[in-house]
Amino acid sequence: MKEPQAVFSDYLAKSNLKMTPQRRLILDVFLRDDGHLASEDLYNMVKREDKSIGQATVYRTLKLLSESGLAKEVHFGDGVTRYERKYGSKHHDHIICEQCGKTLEVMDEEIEHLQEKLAESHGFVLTGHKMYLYGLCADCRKA
Amino acid sequence: MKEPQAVFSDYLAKSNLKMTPQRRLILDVFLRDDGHLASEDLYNMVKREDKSIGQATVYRTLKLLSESGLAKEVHFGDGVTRYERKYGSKHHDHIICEQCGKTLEVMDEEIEHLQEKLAESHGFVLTGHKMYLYGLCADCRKA
DNA sequence: TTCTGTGCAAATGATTTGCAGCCAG
DNA sequence: CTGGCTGCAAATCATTTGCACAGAA
Repeated sequence: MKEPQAVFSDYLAKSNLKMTPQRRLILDVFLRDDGHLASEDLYNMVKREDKSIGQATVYRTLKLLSESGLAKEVHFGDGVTRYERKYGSKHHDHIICEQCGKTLEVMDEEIEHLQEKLAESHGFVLTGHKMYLYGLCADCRKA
Repeated sequence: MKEPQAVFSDYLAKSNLKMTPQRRLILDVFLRDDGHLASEDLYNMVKREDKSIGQATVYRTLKLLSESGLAKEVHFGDGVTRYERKYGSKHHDHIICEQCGKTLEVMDEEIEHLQEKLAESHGFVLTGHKMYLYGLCADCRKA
């Protein structure tokens, strides 16, 4: 798999943006951590290695990391946006039309994340899951 | 099932809080709506029937409705907290320990809600679902 | 050189809180 | 009566934005 740094560089180039020491540092520090970091957490960590960095830069860079696919926004319920590392996953679940049997592959990062939290709250460490959604597709509802 | 108004009264009494015309009105207007209301939305709706109501009161009352079990907080990704009606549902899913086979019944309102959103985003109307979480329970991880 | 990036501080937007008077129990 | 409410405005908190200068490409 391509290096995260390369992914980021590519994304920046593709978007006519520039690689800077600040962005490089923020990415490195971000990658070092597992779990979910609030922008401010990351800001504090980064500041240890570069006193001059600005809080706004961390906010701006996290948004870029999200867009580049390297980070994923996570929203708990406090007003704080957190970010976690995102890997090139190909996992998906299914939604099935009860009428015509049509099946779609679907995937929702937030559900995945909440499943983990749910398991956690019951003392489990989640290793996998199956989820099937049943419903009526647009076509069958028209008919 | 007990009337929502009664549920709220009971909750207030139990918590040494008082029923007031404002709270009654906010609850009534809230119950009238399906979907997810931001505090400000509800504030605007309520204000039509009581010009003198304060925004803070709506915030405070929505929190109480949440605590009383009548409303459920919903967090999308914009910085706004929304609320939806909550019903006494008995539906649940399962989490299974891959090691010892122990099974727990679990339930997460937010997952349920997101499943609906996910189905919706694919043009489906959700009629049901099955979800199985697999993991390791606390005991088996210790062993 | 030419934009884009950065730090800073001010601005925003949602939600909370302090306060003085009001009112349900 | 009395302690919980209410509306209002000021205060918070996370995040965004304007700006002048700095530095990648």
